[in-house]
Amino acid sequence: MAQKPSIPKGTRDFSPAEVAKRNHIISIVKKHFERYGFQPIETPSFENSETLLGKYGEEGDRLIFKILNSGDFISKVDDVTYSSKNSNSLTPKITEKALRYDLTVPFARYVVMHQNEIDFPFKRYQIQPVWRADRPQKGRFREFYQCDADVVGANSLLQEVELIQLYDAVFTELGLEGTTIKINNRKILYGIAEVIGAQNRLVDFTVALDKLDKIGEQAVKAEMIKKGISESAIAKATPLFGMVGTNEEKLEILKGLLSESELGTEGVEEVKTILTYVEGLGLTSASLQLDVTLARGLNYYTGAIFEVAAPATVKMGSIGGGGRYDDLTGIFGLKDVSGVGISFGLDRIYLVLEELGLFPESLETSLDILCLNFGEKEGAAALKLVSALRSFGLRADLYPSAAKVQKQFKYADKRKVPYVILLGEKELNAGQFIVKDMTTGNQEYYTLNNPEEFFQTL
RNA sequence: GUGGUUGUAGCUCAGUUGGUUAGAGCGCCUGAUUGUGGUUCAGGAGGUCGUCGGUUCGAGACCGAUCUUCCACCCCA
Repeated sequence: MAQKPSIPKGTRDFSPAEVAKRNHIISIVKKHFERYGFQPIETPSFENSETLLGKYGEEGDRLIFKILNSGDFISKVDDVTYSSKNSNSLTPKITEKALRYDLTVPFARYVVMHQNEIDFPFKRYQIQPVWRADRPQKGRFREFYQCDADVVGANSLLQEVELIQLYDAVFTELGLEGTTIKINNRKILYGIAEVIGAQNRLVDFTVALDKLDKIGEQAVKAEMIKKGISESAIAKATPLFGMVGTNEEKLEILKGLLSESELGTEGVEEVKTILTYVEGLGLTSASLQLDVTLARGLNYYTGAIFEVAAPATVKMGSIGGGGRYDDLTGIFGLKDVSGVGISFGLDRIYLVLEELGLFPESLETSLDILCLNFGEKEGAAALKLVSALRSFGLRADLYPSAAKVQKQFKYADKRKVPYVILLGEKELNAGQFIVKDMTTGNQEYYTLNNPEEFFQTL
């Protein structure tokens, strides 16, 4: 090797052990998605630029990976644009495709394109990588997996209730105790902005409010002033900052505060309904918490907003999020289709489970039985034995060459194989094979004609 | 995108004010042990010190650029 190879910033290789752990999470997520009636779809890793651009705000556009056109693309650019050296005007002329930034927008595109084939309400799930040209940090990558479940064509708040249950079911089976599902409603945020007279600064207001638990009341107020929100408006919003207590108590405060806002009152009612349902059904490992400061950046949410926080002992950003969007397909020309969905952050959940030691030990075993190789004749017999074991559903393998027994044992040890089979000349002549239990060191004889006898002992 | 931080063997890290041949632990390979792993003992391999350039008689160390890591913003899974 002339020079050491490398991979791009924010990307990762996954070893067999890491893939096993990732698959463990994926299989549980998938199982519960299907249990709740979701069907899988997949979409291309790249879309036409116009499908993605403008859907995530200005910041989002900057983070979208653009794909250079094929062929002699630069000669097709007019001289004025070319010599302007302006990226913003040049980029659209030399890139027509872009890597997907999330799974929700491609899904909306999918729904619109296939609206005549889809049976509504449509519940789909999707587990695929997405790409963002972000600066990497812990738990932040430029290529990462999202696991999304969305329902479109169903307005009922029961969907929100089910999605909360789904979160709880997945985290429970992963063994992750103490997650907090935070819930809020865009209508409440709008109502607050309306009541305090800052509806034209809704986004700035919510983005600042979202930082409350991170930077504190004073800093949030300072940011609001900087964004042009009046002091009198902020003063009216002050009750929000110190809002503590149970979900019911918070709802009462909000109800009073938003009594003059029709939309705000609607939002309060929606949250109340969802909370009541969930309370009736109960959650196993997660707790549901109303959090008025929860804003989430994505602008397309119109109703409920969710975010899942890892257990407080782990320092990690949100491990999931979602919400209701009433008009996502509208941007692609299909009006009046309401959607609601949630997303699991696979890579972050992985880091949390790793930190808490919650991956099952059984994932370390990638092979149940290794049969040692003692030579040509013995190997042939061993191959037959291995085939029989495989037919029982065991993960069995024959060491490929008649290397030193010591070396073969060492290999078995490294691979954490629980059983090793010895089938040498002696055993072959006696029609037997030896099974060594690698944890206890015990060895047992079995007959070659009846490998099932060994299988029954497992 | 802004500001900072990091990079020495496969891994975790030492390396003094710039000065001979860059070290340790773990791991790896070989042997003790030609049919028994995890323990032990002996020996061995492996580094153009992230990369490129500069300062200097001399650079792992100083300077610049670049890539990478992590962190705080921005934003977000």
